[in-house]
Amino acid sequence: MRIGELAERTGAPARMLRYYEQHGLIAADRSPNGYRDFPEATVERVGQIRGLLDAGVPVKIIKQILPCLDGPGQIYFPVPDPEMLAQLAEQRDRMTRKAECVLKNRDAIAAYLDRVSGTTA
DNA sequence: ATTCTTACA
DNA sequence: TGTAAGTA
Repeated sequence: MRIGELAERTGAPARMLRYYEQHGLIAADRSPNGYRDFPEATVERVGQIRGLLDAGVPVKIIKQILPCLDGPGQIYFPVPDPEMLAQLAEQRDRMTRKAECVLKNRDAIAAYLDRVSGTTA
């Protein structure tokens, strides 16, 4: 499929999809006209990439664990590289801190909503 | 009409 | 990310 359709189906702007391709996160064939031709599987792949990106994982890291991404949310290394494990551990800690922050704000918003609904409804 | 590349702020 | 130019 072309970039426009992929953009619609993934919610990621065409510009970002080109960006992902530049960084080797996704691959595309080229039509005779020069247009990118993405495999069907790219839709799910972009979904995984966005999940990682939203979680705060830098493209640099995603690039390394991408070939190990399979089913939704599964990562595994047949041959663990000590350097990479250190990076992943650091990444895990950042994600933990971020998750705590997100939960805190979620609770704040939830509490506000409860108050308002009690006032309005 | 859609996409492509490049580049600056 | 918004934007613009000049193509195919």
